[in-house]
Amino acid sequence: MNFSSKITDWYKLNKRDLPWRNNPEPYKIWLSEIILQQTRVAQGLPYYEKFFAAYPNVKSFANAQISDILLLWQGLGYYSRGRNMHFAANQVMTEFKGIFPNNFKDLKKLKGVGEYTAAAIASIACNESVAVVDGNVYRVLARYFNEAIPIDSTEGKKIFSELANELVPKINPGDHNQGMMELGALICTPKKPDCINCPINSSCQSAFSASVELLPVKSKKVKVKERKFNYFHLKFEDKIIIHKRHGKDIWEGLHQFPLVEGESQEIQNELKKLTGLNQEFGLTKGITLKHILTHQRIFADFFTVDLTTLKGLKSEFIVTTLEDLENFALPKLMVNYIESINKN
DNA sequence: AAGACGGGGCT
DNA sequence: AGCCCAGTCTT
Repeated sequence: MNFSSKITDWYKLNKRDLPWRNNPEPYKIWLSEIILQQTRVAQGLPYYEKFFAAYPNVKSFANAQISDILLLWQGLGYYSRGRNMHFAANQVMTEFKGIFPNNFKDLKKLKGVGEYTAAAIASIACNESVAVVDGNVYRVLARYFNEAIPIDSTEGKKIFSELANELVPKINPGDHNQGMMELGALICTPKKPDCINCPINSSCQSAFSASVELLPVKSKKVKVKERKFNYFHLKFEDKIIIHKRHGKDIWEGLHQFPLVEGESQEIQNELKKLTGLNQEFGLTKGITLKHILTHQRIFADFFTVDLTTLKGLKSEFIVTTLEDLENFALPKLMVNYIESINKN
């Protein structure tokens, strides 16, 4: 039996029952694949359910407000995915007359759809014979061929893409691709792979060996930046103040308390300058939260302030209430703070 | 080619 | 603490 048959047969017997796997169509696969980028199935699954219920087709997604999309996306991370999906849905409506693209070449024109996602949609929903190469596939191939070239190098990406495309069959490419990924997720795991139950262990170059956990090889190390945030929980009667983040930084489009970044000695003045409020603030130091991101470690001090007036408040700030915050997309750090004060 | 972009789970 | 996850875009 050839490689692809082993993968596909194993997949049919062992695949997980996931909602986008019955009646695959481009829109559903697109939605699931974007959500699952750099995201485990267990984490992404409830988001897929929420989004598919709210937006059952590309037209409803295109007509949605970006604020509502980000609100649904809250807590999933990499929020540019949600913004790009909104843009892409409108591309489908205008550039493709409302019909979701059904081939690799056109799919790649959509914002947020790269090599991997275009191949996934094309093969799973459109039966096009093109290989997906995600983190799972890198791992399966690196081990199967005992290939130690770094997967995050330009040459490595090329090598693994060529290997993957030599293996993908003309018939049922979607089952083959999903089988490769499912194998990586369930059997050929990063730690302690289950070689004994692997359908391709007889021809795998590193099965059962000490080298298997050393593959695949990555060359780059992530650099972690430390940041200090001073957040101000401003209170006026039952009102609080937030604003929307923008610019090239984390959490673009999400809302937060007024923020002064850095180890400021002049917090009072910084806060006046930031908000336009001109009064003496009675600052009370509240809790400190540490928030870990892939590239950043954020130490956030939260201060509470009782305001005597909102006079002078700059227009970019939104006056709302703690209860009404559920209608704004918030970074997890803000959510963690709200949870912590509600407990006490 | 390198850096930026979240959050969660597992070791 | 470190690594990884159905990656893509920007610089």
